[in-house]
Amino acid sequence: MIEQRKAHLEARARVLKAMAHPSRLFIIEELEKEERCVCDLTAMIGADVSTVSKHLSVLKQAGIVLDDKRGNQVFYRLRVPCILNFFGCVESVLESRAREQSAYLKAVGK
Amino acid sequence: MIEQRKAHLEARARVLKAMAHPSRLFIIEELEKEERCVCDLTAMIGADVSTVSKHLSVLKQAGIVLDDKRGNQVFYRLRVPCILNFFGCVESVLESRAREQSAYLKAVGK
DNA sequence: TGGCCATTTGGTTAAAATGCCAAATAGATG
DNA sequence: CATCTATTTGGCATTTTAACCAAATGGCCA
Repeated sequence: MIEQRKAHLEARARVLKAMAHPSRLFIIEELEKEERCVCDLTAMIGADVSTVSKHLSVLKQAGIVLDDKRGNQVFYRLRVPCILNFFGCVESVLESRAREQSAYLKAVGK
Repeated sequence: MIEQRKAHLEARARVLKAMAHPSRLFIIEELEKEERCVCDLTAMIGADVSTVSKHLSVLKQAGIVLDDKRGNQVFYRLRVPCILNFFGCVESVLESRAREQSAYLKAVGK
């Protein structure tokens, strides 16, 4: 594999890896609507604050979100606005599998 | 977090996680062009066959690829054809960071 | 300043991912 | 049938992730 291509694939993989967690996807979806402080997100997710803070740190590290400290709160927002669109294909994968499974169930008469 | 939404986020996360590895992204890109046997992919990636086989198994498990045994070879192809399109946003994230970093370098006179 | 609030960081533990080797499996072929 | 090739599976060592608790940090306000 060519070195430059490898580097590019690694960069992409890092972004995907950062997104590949239910809580982090939740955060991304919420930030699509509006910016949020850590406390809001923590309440919505229902995990320890430190856990949520670390998820946010992963997203920030990957360049997916930006943070903005105001008073004693920190507000997060998406760096790039296209994430919803981004999921078209993930959904296609899920739907494709769902269709196949329901066809199977039908075939075995369930 | 609502139970149904949680399940949906978990399903999405599983797909993303399956994609979030350089070798698996490489496989996806190659399969976009044409189907490939394990031996081809192994040669291109340059890892142990068993390693590549396990990567393929991850992608299959996630519903991203399909396999087809012909003779003593197994050919893999994408289950869903939209992956290239899927990367528009990942690229946006990468470009956004790149722009920011180069602006920084410029600012400090490098 | 002292204390409160929001957030981050460090530490620990458990679980999952990665990669290789070796062995098992399945098909093709002499 | 013996054997070769392609692929998968099992086992193992190492690394990475994830979650919580506890402690540290930073800003606000009495």
